[in-house]
Amino acid sequence: MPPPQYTGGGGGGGGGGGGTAGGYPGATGLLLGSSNNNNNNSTSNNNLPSHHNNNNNGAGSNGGHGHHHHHHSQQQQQQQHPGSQQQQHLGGAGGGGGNGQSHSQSNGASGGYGALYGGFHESAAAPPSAYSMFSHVPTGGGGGVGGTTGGGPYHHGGSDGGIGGNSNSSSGGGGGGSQAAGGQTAGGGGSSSAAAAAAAAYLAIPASGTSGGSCSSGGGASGGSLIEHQTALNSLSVVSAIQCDQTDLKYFIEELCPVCGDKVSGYHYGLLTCESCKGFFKRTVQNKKVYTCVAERQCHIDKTQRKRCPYCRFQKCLEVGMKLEDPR
DNA sequence: GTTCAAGGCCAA
DNA sequence: TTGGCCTTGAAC
Repeated sequence: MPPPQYTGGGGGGGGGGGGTAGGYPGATGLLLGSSNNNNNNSTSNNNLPSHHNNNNNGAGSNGGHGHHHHHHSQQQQQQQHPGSQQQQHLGGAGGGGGNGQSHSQSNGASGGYGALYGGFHESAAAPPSAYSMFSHVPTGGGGGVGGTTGGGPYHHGGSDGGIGGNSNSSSGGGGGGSQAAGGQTAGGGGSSSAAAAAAAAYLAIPASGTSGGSCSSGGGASGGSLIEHQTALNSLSVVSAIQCDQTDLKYFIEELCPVCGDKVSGYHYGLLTCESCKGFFKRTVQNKKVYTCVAERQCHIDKTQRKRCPYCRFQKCLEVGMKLEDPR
C-alpha cells in the first residue's frame, strides 16, 4: 500500500451545514473512510511546495503553512486511492467552514486554524478528531472543530480542519475537517454524523441522527494558519475557548489512541492507534462484522469500556479516520 | 541492512 | 472476543 500522508498541514475545512455525506467506495468493502465526496467548494490558495499537497476543503481557506519536518520518510508521500482522487491527509491551514447546504445556513469561515496542532514534537500524540475529543459534548448548532489525523507524535503534522461554519440549522452543523468526519468525507451531514454515514455506507447501518458537529462553536473562525510549536501550543487555548472538554487535551501531549485512549503502538489503518483497536478494526472489517448498540449509539469509548460496545467502538474508529487500504 | 504497517496466531 | 505478540512483505 502506499504509505499514508502524514505531512503536516491543516486538514480539511470545517464541515458545512447540512450536506450530503457520500457513500464509500464499495470495492472490496474495505476501503473505509476514503470517500472523496466533498461538499465544500474549495477556494483555497495553495502556496506550498508540491509535496505538501494541501487540499483544504473549506471555502475561503488559506492553503499553505503546513508545518513540516523531515524525520520520517512517509511524510511526503502522496496517497492516491482508486478513483484518482486525493485523500486529504494533508493540508496547510485548516479550511474555513464550508458552505452549508440543505437546511443549515452555515457561513463559511475565512481561514481556519491551520496547523493548530502542528509542530508537536515526537512526544505529541496525534490529536483526535472532533468526535474523539468531544464526543461527550453532543451539541447541534455550529459545525465542529475540524478534526485532524495528519499530525502525530511521529510525523509532526499540524493538521486541523478549520472551525466549522456557523450553522443555524437545528439539526446541527457538520463536523469539522477530520478525515472521516468532515473534510475528507463530505462536510458533516445535516442531521447525522459523517461517521454514522460512513458506517452506514460500509455496514448498511442507518446513520443515526445523533450529534452533528461536536464541540460546536459559533461562526467560523477567521485568521490564517498557525505554525511553529509555540503557536500550536497557544492554540490549545483556542480549543478550550470553544467549549471543548479540556481533559481531552491529553491527546495532544501524550501518545494515546484516539479511539480508546490506550497507548498507541504505531500507525494502523491510517492513524496512530493502540494495538487493540488495530486488531478490533481489523477483525471487524475483515470479518464484516455488524454490531448493534444496545444504548443510544453514543457509548463512551475508553480503555476500560471499549469492550462494552463494539458498535460504538467501530463507529469511533471510523470517525477518527481509521481505514483499511487495499491489501498488499 | 532497517523501519513500518498489515495480517496471523493464540492465550486469556 | 479481545489484545498482545509475531511474521511477513514493502519501502527505504
